[in-house]
Amino acid sequence: MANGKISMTVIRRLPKYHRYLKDLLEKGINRISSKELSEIIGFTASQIRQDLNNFGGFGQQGYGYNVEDLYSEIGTILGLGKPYKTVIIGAGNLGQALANYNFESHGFELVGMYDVDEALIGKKIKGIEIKPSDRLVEDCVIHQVDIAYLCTNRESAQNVANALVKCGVRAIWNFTPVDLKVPEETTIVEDVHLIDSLLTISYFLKDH
Amino acid sequence: MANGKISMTVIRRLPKYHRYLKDLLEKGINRISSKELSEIIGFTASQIRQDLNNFGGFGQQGYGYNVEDLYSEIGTILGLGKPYKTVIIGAGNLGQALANYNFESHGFELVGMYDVDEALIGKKIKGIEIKPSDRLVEDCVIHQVDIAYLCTNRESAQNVANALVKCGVRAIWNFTPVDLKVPEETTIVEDVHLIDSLLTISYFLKDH
DNA sequence: TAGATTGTTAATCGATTAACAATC
DNA sequence: TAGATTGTTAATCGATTAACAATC
Repeated sequence: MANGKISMTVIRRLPKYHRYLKDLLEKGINRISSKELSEIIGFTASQIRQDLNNFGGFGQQGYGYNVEDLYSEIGTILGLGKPYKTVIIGAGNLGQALANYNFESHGFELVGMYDVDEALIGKKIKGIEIKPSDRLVEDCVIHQVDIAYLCTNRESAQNVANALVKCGVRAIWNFTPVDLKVPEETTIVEDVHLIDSLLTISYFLKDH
Repeated sequence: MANGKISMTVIRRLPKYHRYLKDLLEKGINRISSKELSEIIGFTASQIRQDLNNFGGFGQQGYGYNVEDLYSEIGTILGLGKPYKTVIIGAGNLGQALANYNFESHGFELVGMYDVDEALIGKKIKGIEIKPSDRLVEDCVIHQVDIAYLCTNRESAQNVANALVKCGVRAIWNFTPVDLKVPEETTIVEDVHLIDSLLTISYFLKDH
């Protein structure tokens, strides 16, 4: 698996390969050519072969790819199987929704939920008790948290991010509408800017 | 505003321009050059000028751009100000979270929420009563719904999408992990594939 | 007017597609 | 073996960056 500098466009396609290969596996299909995969996933066969060859020669001439092997390889490339510890900051509807997603099945273990709202503190979601936000830093250090799901309001976002950086959390999944400033050597930010996504819809709808 | 075939990469940057210009406006800054904007938004000055010139000459040589005008122009390009009618399908935590977002302020009016869960039906969120899913099609036709926020489970996603297409809903904001098949002439799909986003984080974390 | 900064063309860079020799 | 399909190189396409004349 020759790493190096894989381009972001390739990396963002990997989860889609992973999803489709899982579907194929569940359907009992154990062999697929880049051409066949192309027809169901919507990338060109050429692109599929190029993408996969960034990581190694997973196929076999004249045969194609073994679905189970490829699924497993891409899982490894994506770092699945590794256990990650996660926390949710901001335990409103969105935070609770994320807690209820089945991310554990992919190796993302939820170890804490935090909020400033007294009305939420003490409530249990999936066995995790919502704690006051001033417990966040301490807990992140103790549990060695890897990923924080940031679901606070706009105003708190950057301050919480600063605290997360300080206590060694390596990634922030950012659901706030703020572009966080963090040191890129230590911390990854993955944005889910819902409003940007919705405005893109608006753009395409506007002239009928 | 010379439309035509603006590339997707440009379109996806527009909401970010819109956000930053709003910030500038609120800070009372009423003039900005592409170079200054470049420093705060993180695109190159050249790219900013190229992007904006897809839609018209909004600047002035020797001066730069008027923040208020540019903000307003980009809002128009994004189709803001126009009223859109929206529904939420799947009124669990995520659906409720979306209902509580302040999308109305951007012109997205919520007119209905639907679920199959008897325990949720009748509950009111922001004045909207959750109704049984079999009322969806009828309501979409009556209200002429523009956008559906799809928050069902994986299994129902494609069936609901088919129904939405049939009753004239023009866009689906897709929060399910399914790649929906819809006729591209009539219906836009905007995906928010949370698991893909999380796996991207995992990719970058995997080798420390 | 002189200085600043756009709008726009040209150059570069990167990503996708096409082609085909290698080989299972 | 003959047929199929990969891995990989070359060609194309599109997006970003650089440069600069136009002009406020």
